[in-house]
Amino acid sequence: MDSNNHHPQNPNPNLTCTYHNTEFFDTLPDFELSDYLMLEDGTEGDLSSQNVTSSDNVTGGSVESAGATSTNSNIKCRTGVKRNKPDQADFRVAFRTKSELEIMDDGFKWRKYGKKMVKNTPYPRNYYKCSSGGCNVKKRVERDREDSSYVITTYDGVHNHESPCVVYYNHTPLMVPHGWTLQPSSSQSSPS
DNA sequence: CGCGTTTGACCGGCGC
DNA sequence: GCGCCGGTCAAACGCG
Repeated sequence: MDSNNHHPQNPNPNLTCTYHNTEFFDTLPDFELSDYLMLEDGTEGDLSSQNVTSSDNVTGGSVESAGATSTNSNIKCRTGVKRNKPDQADFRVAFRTKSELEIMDDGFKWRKYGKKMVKNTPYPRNYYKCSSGGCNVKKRVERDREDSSYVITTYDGVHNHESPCVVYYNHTPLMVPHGWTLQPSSSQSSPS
């Protein structure tokens, strides 16, 4: 990887991301993130306008994601819970990020295990696994076919370990092992 | 030499 | 039942 240059400080004073557990998502019983990310005809085009829970707050907060050296990355966070098979993680979160780079280093170490061309999308989808032993968190990275300047990163599962390099947003660890809740700051950093 | 990436093959789920 | 498609595996390869 070429993007292990982590940012020790808060890379984005305009964005507060606080992660708790999935209780947050229980308030969104009908919100299936995967549905939103499913690039279906006539729906994916509304991605930006349908960013119901967080986009209004998050969008506009330019973020230089850890490792992503893009100087103008506008991140749009889509969060939700996906009920999977019992033996699978029941947690899924996705970010739609405006970036030229597909590599979104979030502080964890990922190993690429697959690449696939998906239907109706001119761009390949890349599959990554957390390379930490015992951690079976996966993520998919693909370009938004509607706007190739956006990268959609989907995380499956929850890390069972601390990040090798915890990224802090407003004094709050970006990655917490037991689930995330997104609390974007709409205007400025407002430490509690 | 070890680790990560690449890539074609394989498998399972789902829709018709 | 069959075919399509998304997801995963694993061997080969490349790089540090």
